[in-house]
Amino acid sequence: MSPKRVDKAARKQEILAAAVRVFARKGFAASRIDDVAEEAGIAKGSVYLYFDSRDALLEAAFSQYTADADAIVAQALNSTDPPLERLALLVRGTIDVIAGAPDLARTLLDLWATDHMRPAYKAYREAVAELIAQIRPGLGLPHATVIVGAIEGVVLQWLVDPEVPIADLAGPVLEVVVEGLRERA
Amino acid sequence: MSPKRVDKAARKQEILAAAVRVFARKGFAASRIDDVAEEAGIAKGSVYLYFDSRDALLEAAFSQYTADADAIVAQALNSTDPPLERLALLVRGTIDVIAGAPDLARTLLDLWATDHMRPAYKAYREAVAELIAQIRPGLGLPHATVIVGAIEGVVLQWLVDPEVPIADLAGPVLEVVVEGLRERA
Amino acid sequence: MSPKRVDKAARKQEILAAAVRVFARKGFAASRIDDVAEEAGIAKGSVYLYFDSRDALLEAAFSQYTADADAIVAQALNSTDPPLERLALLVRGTIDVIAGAPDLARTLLDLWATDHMRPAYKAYREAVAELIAQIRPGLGLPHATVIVGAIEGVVLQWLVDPEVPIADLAGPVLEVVVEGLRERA
Amino acid sequence: MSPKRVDKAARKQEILAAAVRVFARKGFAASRIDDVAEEAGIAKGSVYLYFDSRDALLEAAFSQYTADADAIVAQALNSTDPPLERLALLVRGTIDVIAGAPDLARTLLDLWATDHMRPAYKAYREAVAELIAQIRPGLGLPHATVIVGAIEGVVLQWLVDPEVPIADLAGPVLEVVVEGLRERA
DNA sequence: GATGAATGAGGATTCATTCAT
DNA sequence: CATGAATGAATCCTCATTCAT
Repeated sequence: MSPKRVDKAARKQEILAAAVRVFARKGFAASRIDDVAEEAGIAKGSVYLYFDSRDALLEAAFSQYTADADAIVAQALNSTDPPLERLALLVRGTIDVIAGAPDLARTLLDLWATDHMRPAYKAYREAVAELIAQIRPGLGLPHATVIVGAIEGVVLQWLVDPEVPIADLAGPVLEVVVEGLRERA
Repeated sequence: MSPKRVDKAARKQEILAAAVRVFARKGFAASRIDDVAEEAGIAKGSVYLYFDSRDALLEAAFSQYTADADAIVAQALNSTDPPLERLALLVRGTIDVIAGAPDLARTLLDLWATDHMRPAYKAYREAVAELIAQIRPGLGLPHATVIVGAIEGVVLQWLVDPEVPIADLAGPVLEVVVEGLRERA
Repeated sequence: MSPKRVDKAARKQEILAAAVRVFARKGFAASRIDDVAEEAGIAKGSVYLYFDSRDALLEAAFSQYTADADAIVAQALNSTDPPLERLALLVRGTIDVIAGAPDLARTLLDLWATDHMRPAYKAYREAVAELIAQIRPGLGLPHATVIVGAIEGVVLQWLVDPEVPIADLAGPVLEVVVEGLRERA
Repeated sequence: MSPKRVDKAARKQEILAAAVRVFARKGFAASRIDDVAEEAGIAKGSVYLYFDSRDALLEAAFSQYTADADAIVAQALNSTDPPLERLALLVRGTIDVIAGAPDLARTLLDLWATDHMRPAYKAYREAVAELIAQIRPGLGLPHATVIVGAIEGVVLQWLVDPEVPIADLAGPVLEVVVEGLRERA
């Protein structure tokens, strides 16, 4: 009858955060429910009070990631700043978000192996294509793919090698990309 | 002395190729030794006559991949062409190799989650840094990271979404990158 | 001293009734404490305030069943009616009780798999044997087993297939059995 | 390359027989795959080389049981003997088969709780109804249900209490049933 | 060499029971 | 009394690896 002390949603977040830490450390394939439970400081069975299955945990981690990423794209897309400004916003935003949540970013390695990112990247490319078309006619999806590639490729290298200074790379990405797209004489 | 029906090395290659096809289809985590054996048309136990373990198969797939990739880097690095030429060679070569072996490329998704690519990408970046330093002083590792990122990021998008026209993207990558690095007024 | 809102014993009965409904629906093996609690409209933990364990619930359901059944046998046994009359009473009584409590009857399927019915059936047979010995010398336990079998076998068929019209079968059972035991010329 | 020594089908039968023994001893619900494996003298995992799941094992046991039972019914049904003769055949056949395979019979307790016996008993009743209709007009499904009930009810009692002399009860069943169906003056 | 049956450790999931609130 | 979150033992099933033939 007494109101339960634990906030279900909060506890679910705790477990998810623990799971993300574990996934970041060992990758999803090597992560055991036991590991997640231990990281969260609870019993194995308790994980199942909040998530239906091991896969559901990965799904949730993915959702969290893509929600963040989508927000960045939406923000840049909906801004009224000039195109180059918005491109910069997109690049910096994406890299900042990723660099700011390294554990979550690490799940990207598993996320890429699923179908989850396909629509996200597609939307990402299309948004960028729309942006750069305003910079110079003739720019479109191919160049958008290169830009998205530069961003994600830099992230990829950082995931592969933590010594890559991800936080410092938004600038160089923009330099190359902005110059690369500049109106030719 | 009469050679056995099959050549050991050739049989090993067949199995590895079969494994790569399976890995490409389902990812390494979901690939069973049984699947590989069936794909290779041999019995499960026979796989162990050629590979010590399931992981050894992945290792071998990785080695095959990195050997190809290293050759490209080495070739571009050792060429006597002018720097921009060599950069173009690097970009086109990498993309061509990857696009030409989609199954092998798909193992990249698993390869990235290991430590295997760390030294490869490091060497790659350094080679590119050396190249671009010859194009314009002031260009170095950060910009090299962006260039490698653009290449690998384009590949990544293709792995995530096969509709991305990887084969057509060497051009756009070069356009952006070459312009992006051009001497500023 | 003021009686609590609910009467302990009444609440226990409610839970038991809920349990019997659940057992009837899914069988004991597939019935979860959660199911029983939900059916009873209480929390899972509360079941344990009234029953020591899951098995205790089954025990209680069994006791309820056998109590009813025993009463029938005792009644027929203690009656002063002529033997054939009492036999009819037994047959009709048993079938009526069972047909009147289908959910409880369904627990028979689980009850049979335990040792609980052994003494009950033994007593049942012996009572019937005593009855029929008064009808005709030479009749005894074997024929009693057949009679009990006919009754329980009809019930069994109804449990297996609800379309079997259990309520209409006391008559046919008696016809066969009474004729079957009749004094031969 | 050498032909395997083990006969897959034979091994499957061994495991099934072991499973049936275990089921007979503890009932299906309480039977573990480990128990079956141990009874069969093999490793747990090996059970899965021959049966897809624990349930498949029960299915197989059921099939074996119903196949035997169906054969009896078919035999009695297809015989050209006079009706009473065929009824006797049915009763004796059923009881002999069951008494001859006590372990398998014990699975009846679990079988009844499934839907598997519904069509079998229905067919059984209809076959008997057809038979007895030839004995005396007016006899039909209700009396057939009683007869099948007597047979199965006798078996039930034996399953509940092994001291019930099942093998000796075909006679009494027939006596009661045959007399019970006799033409009335 | 080749086979594929056998093994058994490993890990996901379930659920009866407990107990702090 | 009632609750329902937490527990962790129990058990199914998978599959890499071994090895007798």
